[in-house]
Amino acid sequence: MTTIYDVARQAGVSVATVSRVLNGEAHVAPETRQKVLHVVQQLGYRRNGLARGLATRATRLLAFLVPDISNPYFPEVARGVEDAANAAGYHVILCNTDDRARKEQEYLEALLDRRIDGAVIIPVAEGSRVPKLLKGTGLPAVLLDRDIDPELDTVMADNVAGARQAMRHLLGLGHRRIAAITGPTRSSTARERLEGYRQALAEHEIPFDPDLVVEGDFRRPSGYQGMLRLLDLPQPPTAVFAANDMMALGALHAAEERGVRVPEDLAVVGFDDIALAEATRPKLTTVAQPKYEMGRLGVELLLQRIPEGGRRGQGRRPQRLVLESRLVVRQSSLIVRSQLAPEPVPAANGKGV
Amino acid sequence: MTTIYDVARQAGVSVATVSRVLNGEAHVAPETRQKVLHVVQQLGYRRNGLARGLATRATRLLAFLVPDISNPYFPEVARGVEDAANAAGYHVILCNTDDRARKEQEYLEALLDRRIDGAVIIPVAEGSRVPKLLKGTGLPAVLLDRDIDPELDTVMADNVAGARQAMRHLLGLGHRRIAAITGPTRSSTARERLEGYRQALAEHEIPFDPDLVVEGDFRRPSGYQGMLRLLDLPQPPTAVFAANDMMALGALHAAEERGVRVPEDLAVVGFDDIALAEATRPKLTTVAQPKYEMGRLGVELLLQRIPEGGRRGQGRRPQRLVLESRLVVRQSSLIVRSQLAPEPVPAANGKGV
DNA sequence: CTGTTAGCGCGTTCAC
DNA sequence: GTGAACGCGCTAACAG
Repeated sequence: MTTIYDVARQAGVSVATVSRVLNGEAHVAPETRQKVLHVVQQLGYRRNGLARGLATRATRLLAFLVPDISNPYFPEVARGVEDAANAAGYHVILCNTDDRARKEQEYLEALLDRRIDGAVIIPVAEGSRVPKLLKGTGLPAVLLDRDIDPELDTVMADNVAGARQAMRHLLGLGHRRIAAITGPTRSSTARERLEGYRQALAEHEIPFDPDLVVEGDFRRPSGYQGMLRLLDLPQPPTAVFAANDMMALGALHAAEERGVRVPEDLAVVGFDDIALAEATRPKLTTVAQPKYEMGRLGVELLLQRIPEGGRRGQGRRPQRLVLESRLVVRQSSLIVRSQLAPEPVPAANGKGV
Repeated sequence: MTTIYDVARQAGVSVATVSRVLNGEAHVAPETRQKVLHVVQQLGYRRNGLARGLATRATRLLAFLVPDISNPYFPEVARGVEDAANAAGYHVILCNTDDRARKEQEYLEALLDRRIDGAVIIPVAEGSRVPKLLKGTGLPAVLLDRDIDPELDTVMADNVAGARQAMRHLLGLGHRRIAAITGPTRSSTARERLEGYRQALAEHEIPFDPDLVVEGDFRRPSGYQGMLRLLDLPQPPTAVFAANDMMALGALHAAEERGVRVPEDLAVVGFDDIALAEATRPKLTTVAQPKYEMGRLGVELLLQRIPEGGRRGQGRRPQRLVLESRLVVRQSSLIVRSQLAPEPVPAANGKGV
């Protein structure tokens, strides 16, 4: 492999000059510049990023830690991350943690060795050691989607408001017995969505009924099982709010199996708006999250913490971005003729409590 | 940041010894090892991957170039790539090319600067410069999914056999007027799937009818438009084979809109078996591709080309892996009672021509 | 079994 | 405007 020395010799200048030309610095005679560029071209020279990084103490490498890229919710976030990074001249390393704290930690340590410039992390749902591991290290990092540490920059969706919107929609349709299939209680996301559910009920002065709430694990089978349980109730719900789309799909499946018509006998609303939500029949009403934006903003925030030229915003206080989610009404909660429909399109915007 | 020198001094040994301990080499006195490890621990020392890479000429970094990670077909491939890489102690950089040769080239050049150890590439559909760019560079690379250069290692699905299976299934159901919605003709994938379509027709001595073939672009709207055209034919087809699931979804949509019942009036078969295929109603019959395996095997092949210890398989001839795809029969092509059904489950295995 | 030392390839003062 | 020389942190002979 040809080095900067080869170029310097061939061009009859010093390595310092070649370096200057390559980095587009001023104060280089135009002819010298041309000559160097010519030699670079003809030798097919490519500078060594490792050596560069070693000298500059910057790798222009970011990492994206995600539970599982093949989970339909994450690819769009990843795309947002990669686009923003690419636009700023960074590459991103993809890491699947499988929601296991152990794997998350191993990745983080290996990435530290690699001297990445920063990390965008969707922490594992339970027992993430990210905050502790980051402490001491100067590694800039931004958390996405899950609220686990007030000390760290975090970008998330407004889960409470989103759930409230979904519920207001169902309540507006005349439903009164509305069930919830929640995520695991240790998950901040799950808790927030359940909180939105409760708030909306409270607004309408409907008592919270524990029998109408079943806990799932964000995966499809748990939605299916949960829905079966709800349908077995002496007085089954007329609507169900699932804490994510996968569970809503499971609920749809359970209803289909039991001959319960959706939306006529049962309205179903999900959360996330993954691509699947539009492919089901009936199409799924759901709360759309700004997934791409979440990834993009995560990187924006991260870049602000990376020194580069003039360490601005270094010791800045931790930022917390809460992105608005919006309800997408589809067939699974369509207004049924036999019901009064005072609020076809949800007017409330869900701003403020 | 503490360096290997700090550790050496603190432990009262030389840097060489520390290096040996860190790299798990033999020939180090147990006590010395313990002492070094202890100091490493107490100083919180992490070795610098950049310096390491510079000295060893290896980064343990791979790249995965993919058209668009948010396209439902690719995340599973990515997962296969990342898992295999991780298991071997490599990290992988994610690059979205958007199917643009320009972006693909820019990434590849930047990655070359970074001295990655290898690349797994799904080349852009049209005019990829990957083969030319790789030439001269010693960069080990494996192509996935698209057959664009016989000189390079390639892993792909058996598109011809897959399409043939799908067609045999439809033919076995008694269909004779079977349409095809193909991908762009410049795409090797599209051409191969069309070839399978023709072969199956030939097997049954059914003449190829150009009117029954419309060209799409692998995206949903083109499947929708294509299906509308086919339904407008004086004598519409009774079945349609779409070259991928997204277009099959479009076809389903068109049928629904026209009041054509699936599968009663029209059988629909797709290709890929993305997650969406199971969420539609009716569920989509499709040819499943071993996506995860494709990614995993791509890395396996790649690692064989990376020197490491003892440059085995260096000058080896280019490998070509063709993975079997299998038909997944779902509702969109269910056997209709009113038809004779001589072959409920496709017995033919599609092996050999 | 352990230490010395010369690279690895580039950025960056500091003189000229 | 340009060059000489040192430092970045680590590995890999080569001695001992």
